[in-house]
Amino acid sequence: MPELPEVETVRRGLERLVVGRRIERCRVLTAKSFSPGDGAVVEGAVVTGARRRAKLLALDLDNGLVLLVHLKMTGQLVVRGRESWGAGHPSDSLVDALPDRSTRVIFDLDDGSRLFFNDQRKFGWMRCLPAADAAELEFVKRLGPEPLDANPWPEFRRRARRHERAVVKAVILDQSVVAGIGNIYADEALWAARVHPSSRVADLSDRKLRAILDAARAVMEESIELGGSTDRNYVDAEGKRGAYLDFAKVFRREGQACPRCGGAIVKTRVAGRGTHLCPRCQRLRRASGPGSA
DNA sequence: CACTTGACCTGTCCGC
DNA sequence: TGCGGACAGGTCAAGT
Repeated sequence: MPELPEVETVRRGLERLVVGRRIERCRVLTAKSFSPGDGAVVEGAVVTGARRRAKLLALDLDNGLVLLVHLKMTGQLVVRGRESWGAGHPSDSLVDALPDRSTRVIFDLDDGSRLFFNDQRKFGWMRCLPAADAAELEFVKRLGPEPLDANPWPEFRRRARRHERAVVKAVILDQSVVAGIGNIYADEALWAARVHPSSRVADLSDRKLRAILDAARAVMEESIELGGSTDRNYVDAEGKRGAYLDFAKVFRREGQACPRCGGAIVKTRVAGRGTHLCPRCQRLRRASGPGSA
């Protein structure tokens, strides 16, 4: 669901629709979705920037605070203009009238629009804290390199090589190894690099590791151009779905033909996650012991 | 310490 | 039709 391309798409929408706006009112409907418990800390503040690090969004405020947002699995940030919250929602929006039963926080902005934080499963969170403290959060400090930055390879290699015995899919999903990859793009990148998700890092050459990183960059760049992936819940800041899954090669395509070799795509379980691959072009090779299918 | 599994939640889908 | 259970996936906590 929201992985790097989806979060980046939301960020761009917020930059356009929310940056420059003053927050007049902030209502917290679900206490665990927002800390501190009272939305008053952001009232009166102007949003000065919308940034992203990994899957984490940051809205900079002019009162010295920053509002961090993690959408986790089902979080949405949707902006509605004065004319379209309530019943008359835009026809191209996947989201009906707001607020709805999964709305957790509502921000009233000074142009009459509203920003809704929706989150069906309540895994996501908003956290308001001094800007200087945000960079010191343990989760933030441990994050690996941004895959779309200029040269993430040396740092990615160094960090991935700390986990020689782990399966490669678990390693590229580890945000402290490389930031922003989730289940969809992990499967797509491993397919593009022709690497079996259950391969041990120790059995992969640097060349293969680099192919995985390059593939992850390529699929995520393509996805951003298409507005991200919508499986069920993800929408951008205007409530619209993303088109990337229409172009995905393996994700949610079990039983279909591999576009590269024609073999059947299978769904299995790797590192505790649903995993899609083509067993014919992503063969599992072990440096020691007999190979197996 | 490296690595894997379970918990957090809610809605949906599948089989009986 | 109703109901139990598996499943979805990001991250942290607890387990091996």
